[in-house]
Amino acid sequence: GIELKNLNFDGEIASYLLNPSESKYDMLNLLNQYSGINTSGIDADDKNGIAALYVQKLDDIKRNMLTEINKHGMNELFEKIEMPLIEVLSSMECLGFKVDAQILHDIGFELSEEIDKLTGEIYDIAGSEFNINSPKQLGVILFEKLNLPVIKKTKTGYSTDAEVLEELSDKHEIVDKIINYRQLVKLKSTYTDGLISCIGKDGRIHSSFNQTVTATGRISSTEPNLQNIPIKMEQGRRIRKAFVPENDEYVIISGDYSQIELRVLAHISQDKSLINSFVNNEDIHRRTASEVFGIPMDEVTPLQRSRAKAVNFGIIYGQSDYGLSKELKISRKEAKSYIDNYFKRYSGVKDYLDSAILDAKDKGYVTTLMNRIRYIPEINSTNKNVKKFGERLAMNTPIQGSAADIIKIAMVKVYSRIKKEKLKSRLILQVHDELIVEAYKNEIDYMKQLIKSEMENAVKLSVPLVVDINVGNNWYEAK
DNA sequence: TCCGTCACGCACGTC
DNA sequence: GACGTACGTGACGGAG
Repeated sequence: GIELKNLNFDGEIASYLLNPSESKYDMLNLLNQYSGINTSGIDADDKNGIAALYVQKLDDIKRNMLTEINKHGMNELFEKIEMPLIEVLSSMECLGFKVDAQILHDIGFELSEEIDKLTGEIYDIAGSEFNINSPKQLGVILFEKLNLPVIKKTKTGYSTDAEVLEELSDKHEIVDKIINYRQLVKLKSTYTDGLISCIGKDGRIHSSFNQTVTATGRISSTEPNLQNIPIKMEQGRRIRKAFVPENDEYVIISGDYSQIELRVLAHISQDKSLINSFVNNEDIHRRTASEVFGIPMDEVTPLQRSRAKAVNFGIIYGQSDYGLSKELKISRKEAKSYIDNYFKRYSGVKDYLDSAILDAKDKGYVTTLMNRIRYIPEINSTNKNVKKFGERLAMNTPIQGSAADIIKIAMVKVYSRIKKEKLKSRLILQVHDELIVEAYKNEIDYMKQLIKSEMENAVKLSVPLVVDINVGNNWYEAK
C-alpha cells in the first residue's frame, strides 16, 4: 500500500556500478571507499554507529560516487536505467507469479513413483543399498565394486558428474539408471518440493530479484530462483504448467529476444558478415555452418548446424579449442579448425575480441553498450590459467552485459507504459532475454504489441532486435 | 555422546 | 561466460 516516490540516489547501486565485482555494498564499505574518512578504527559490529556516520557523511559519499559515475560516462545508466529499475523489480517481487500447487503435487507424485522404482533397480544391480545421492558412496560402487574405469577425478575423489556417467553408459546397465535417477531427484527436490514450499498465502511465489549481485549487470533471482525453471527436457518443462495467471481473466504473455547476444556481438564488433546475416534475417546457425564448413546454406546438415550453434555459443563465451572439443566430443584439432575457420570468415569478430582483451589489459576494465564497467584483474595474472580466464571474461562481459543493459531498458519502458496507461496487465518476471507479463484478457493484443515494440526498440543497433511473442494459459504454453 | 549449525564441494537447473 | 539451490560430508561447539 506504500508507493515508492522520488527515488534518485541509492548508494548500494551507485557503488555496484563503480565496481560490480564487490561482494558486499554495506555502509561500512561505502564509508571506507567514498566518504573520504578513515574507517580503520570503526568497530564492524557497531551497526548503529556505522549507520549514524553513514547518514552524516551521505552528502560526501553521494557526491564522490556521482563524480566517479560521471567520469565513466555512466550517468544515463545510473539515472535512466538502474534507479528506475528499483521500482520495477520491487513491483515484480510484490506481484509474484501465481502457482498451481496441485499441478506441482501431481508431478511430484509421479516423480516419487519413478524414483522409488529406479532406486530398487539400482540397489539390485549394485547388490547392496547405498545413498545414491552421495557422490562419495556412488563412486565406491561404480569404480571399486563394479570396477568401471575412472574418467575424471575431483578434489575429493572420483567424479561422477553427468559427463562421466555419459561416457560410462554403455559399459554397465546401472549407469543409465543413475543418470535417470539424478534427473528425477533434481526435479523433485529443487522444483516440485522446492517450489511448493515457496508458495505464499496468496497462492503466489514471490522471488527476490537482486540488482547488485552479478559482475556483468544481469539481475539474479533467489528464494526461489525463477530464472532456472527447466525447459530443455520435456519432463522438466512440464513444471512450467504450474505457473499460471491469477484467474481466467488473465493470460501469460512471454516476449523473448531472438539471439540477443549474437546481435549485440554483431553491433559492437561491426563485423560485416554477421551484420549482414541479421539484416537479412537469416537462420544464424545455418549461416555459421555454411561459412565454417564452406558449403552452401541449403546443404547444411542437422549435425553441421548443431555444431555451428556450439561454435556460436563458444564465441560468446570466449571458449578455447579445448572447451569446444569437449562440448562437441570431437578432437581438439578439429575444434581448432572450426574456430580458425570462423575467425577467417568473421574477421571483424576476431578483431573485436582481440581489442576487448587489449582494453582489459591497458585500462584494467571492459565496458558495455551503456558504459557499464567491469574490472578484470585476472588478465594480468602470472598464472596462465587465471590469465586465460581473464581473457574470456574480457570477451564475454561486454556481450552478456550489453544484453543485460538492453533488457533493463525494455523493462523500465514496459513498466512505465503499463503504469502511465493504467493497464491491468503487469510485468511479473525477467529471465535474462525474456519478459513475462500477466496480461488482462481485454488487453492481450495491445500488450503483445506494447511488449514487442518496447523490447525491439529499447536501443538502436546496427542490426534489428527481434522479439518473439507467445501467449498461453500458463508459462509452458507461452513458448 | 548426541544434536544442531556451518562451510564447503559437488552436481545440475537456466540464460 | 553468468548465476542459485539441494544434498552429503566433516568440523565445531553446546547440552546432556
